[in-house]
Amino acid sequence: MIRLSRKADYGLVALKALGGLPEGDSLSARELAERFHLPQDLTPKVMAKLVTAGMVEASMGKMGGYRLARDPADITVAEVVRILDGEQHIAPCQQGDLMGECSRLEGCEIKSPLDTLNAAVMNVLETMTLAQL
Amino acid sequence: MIRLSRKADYGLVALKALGGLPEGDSLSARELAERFHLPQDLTPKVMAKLVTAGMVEASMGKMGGYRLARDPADITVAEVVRILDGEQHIAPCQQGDLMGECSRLEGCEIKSPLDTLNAAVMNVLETMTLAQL
DNA sequence: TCAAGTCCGACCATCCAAGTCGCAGATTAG
DNA sequence: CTAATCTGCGACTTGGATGGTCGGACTTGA
Repeated sequence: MIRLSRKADYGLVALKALGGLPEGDSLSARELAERFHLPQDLTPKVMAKLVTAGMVEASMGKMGGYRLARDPADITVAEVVRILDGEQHIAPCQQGDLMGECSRLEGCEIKSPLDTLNAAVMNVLETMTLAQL
Repeated sequence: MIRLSRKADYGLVALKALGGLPEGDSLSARELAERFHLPQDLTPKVMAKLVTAGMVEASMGKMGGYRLARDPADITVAEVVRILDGEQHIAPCQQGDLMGECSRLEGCEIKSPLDTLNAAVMNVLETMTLAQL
């Protein structure tokens, strides 16, 4: 099943905060953690992933901090989840290159319904943007 | 965020299998595990939870096994998730009895959007029944 | 220049779910 | 009655996620 971890929560909270900032302003990891009760030492790590993904820009030095690099209306929840929780392998059967063999196993026939469920959940996450939160 | 564990997967697969059974038939934990590649020793535990929840009936002894106790069209995915993954505390702020104080914290104001997201996901799970899988 | 404040990366500790093992209780086949 | 087979229940091990610590690099302001 799709795995939605806590890091996704932190990331969404932080992104939402950055999205509500005036143009040019930025927030440091410490400020984000204090204001929104995120784990002090985990916040920089979450932000770092968002930076390397190109969703957030970071400026170093005193007066440094993070600011959103893209339009909040263009950022989907699914994208954030993918960045922070890793790629969601919806069909674990397809590990390796033996897809043909896999499809004949009895187990996979009953697992396809789970894919339907996953698709439905992912559809919600794909549809919802940061601006809509 | 909502936590969807692997046990929910196993439970749904097993329930789906039981739902497709002729009236009066049953499947043992070993059979379920072998046919659908579920962990051998974990399957009885998952089923036990479903039994105590009244969703599945178990008969002991030789020739024993599990059979569905309710109509598949009346079992929602959300209910299965609640049974196997525990109650989803959508608002972790409400721990303790100081709800009034909590609502004044700055962090909770930004967390309410996450509730919207949770509600959207839960809505999908509430809507989808076992029969629809 | 210097000091303060920030991001960045690697490493270690802790916690919890996943999975395993073993034994007791219950029921049926022979 | 006996043996086989199943569920039921607890304790144990393990692996991944979570959270914390430390040192290094960079930028700003005095």
